[in-house]
Amino acid sequence: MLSLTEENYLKAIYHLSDGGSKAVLTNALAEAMSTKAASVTDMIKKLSAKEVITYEKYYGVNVTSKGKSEALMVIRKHRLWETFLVDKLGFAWDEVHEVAEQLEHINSPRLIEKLDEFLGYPKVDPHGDPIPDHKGKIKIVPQIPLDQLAIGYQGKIAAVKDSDSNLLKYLDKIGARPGVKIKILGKEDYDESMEILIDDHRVFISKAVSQNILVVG
Amino acid sequence: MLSLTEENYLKAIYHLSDGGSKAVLTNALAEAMSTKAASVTDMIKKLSAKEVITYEKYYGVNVTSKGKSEALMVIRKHRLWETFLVDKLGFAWDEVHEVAEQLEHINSPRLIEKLDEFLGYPKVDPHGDPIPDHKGKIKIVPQIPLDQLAIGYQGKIAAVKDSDSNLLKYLDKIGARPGVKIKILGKEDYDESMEILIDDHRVFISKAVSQNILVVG
DNA sequence: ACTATTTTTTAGACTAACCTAAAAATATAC
DNA sequence: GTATATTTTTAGGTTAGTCTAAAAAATAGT
Ligand SMILES: [Mn+2]
Ligand SMILES: [Mn+2]
Ligand SMILES: [Mn+2]
Ligand SMILES: [Mn+2]
Repeated sequence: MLSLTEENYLKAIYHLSDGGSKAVLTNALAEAMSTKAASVTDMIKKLSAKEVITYEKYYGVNVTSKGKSEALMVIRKHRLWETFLVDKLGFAWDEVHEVAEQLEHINSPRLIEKLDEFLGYPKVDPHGDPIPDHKGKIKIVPQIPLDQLAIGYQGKIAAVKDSDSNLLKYLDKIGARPGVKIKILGKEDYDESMEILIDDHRVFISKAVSQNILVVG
Repeated sequence: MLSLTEENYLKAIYHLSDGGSKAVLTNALAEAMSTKAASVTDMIKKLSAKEVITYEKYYGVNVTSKGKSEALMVIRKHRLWETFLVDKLGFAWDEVHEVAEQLEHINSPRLIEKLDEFLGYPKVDPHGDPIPDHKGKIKIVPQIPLDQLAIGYQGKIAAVKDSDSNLLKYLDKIGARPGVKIKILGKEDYDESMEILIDDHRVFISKAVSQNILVVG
């Protein structure tokens, strides 16, 4: 049994560790949780006592396999609720993250299975992020931020970062949605801004934007 | 801004005061909240500081008009979520109360308006309880517990008490649902058990059951 | 290798929500 | 109207989660 706060810490650790593949440092977690390092140290002791992370003093924390599956369940709930809000209630994709941050903590296995069924077992959420199944299994497709690719790249938008509402509104305006074709036409060395083709439509974007567009090769 | 715990206390006060029409005593509230009188005294000081109740030492609390509208919003959310769970997700009516106790604390005015629209602006929840509208207005139809009526009474089931899952399963089995015709055929003085007609179907029920069936005249 | 800087942990304190035990106020009984 | 019983409040303490300031460990610079 994790408290709401513990669930939020665990989820942040899971994301910062890239799905459990590397250690997370105290300050990085403090930054992500908008709190102080001292509070983080307190919390990681608790999470470590509950065996969802391992903790080596001064060297950061690692997620255990128990921790991974608990984090994935919270992520599953978050993404299913986002899908519900967009597909069924008509929310825009920039309006759902904050509400899903609350809904992801509702504790009812039956509710989440019924919701999944009601939504038709969606594979990705409105931002293109994969939804873990009821066993916590998640299809990881390697996603590359657009700013790391060169002129001539051609592919499809897989997902976009979902926590900044203004970014999402802008991406929506230029038509940058998951599944849409994309091509890099030009790249400026000085500021890494780009000229791209989105669904056969020319757009100039800064690095601040290209960083948040994730594509598949 | 009320905390989750404060919302639960306020809702309990609202119900115990019959919608704000009488004072609520400390012990009654402690009983309802499954807590101790000392904890209640602490909490009512906080609620009183937030001006959702008035508090006179040793004489109980009363809900203010601000408190009433806040309580009604929580009740609105509770009943809309119950309706969602039954109508859209296929829950049975005895399975929804506990989940709605969690969902009623999700804070997003837009969510609740969209949900109301999605459900087609329902007037009552699955148990027959009226759903306050977005302004907190609620249609109060005087409801009488069946055990308070005499032989010969004839009318319609308005609502049933919703927090006991076993009661609801039983009521469902005998066909006692909101909207169904009901008639009292006989009543035993000794234990106040009854023979009734539910939708032209004869059933014997104890007082424990008839207390929880609410009818309109 | 030693000092300076950065990172992390510890120490001590605060608030919300809860508890038990004791004191105070109110209600009841004769 | 005084004594007893009941109800409510106060006093003091606990846990979860947070904070600031100080101490300790690790890292970097020369
Ligand atoms: Mn999100
Ligand atoms: Mn998302
Ligand atoms: Mn209910
Ligand atoms: Mn109900």
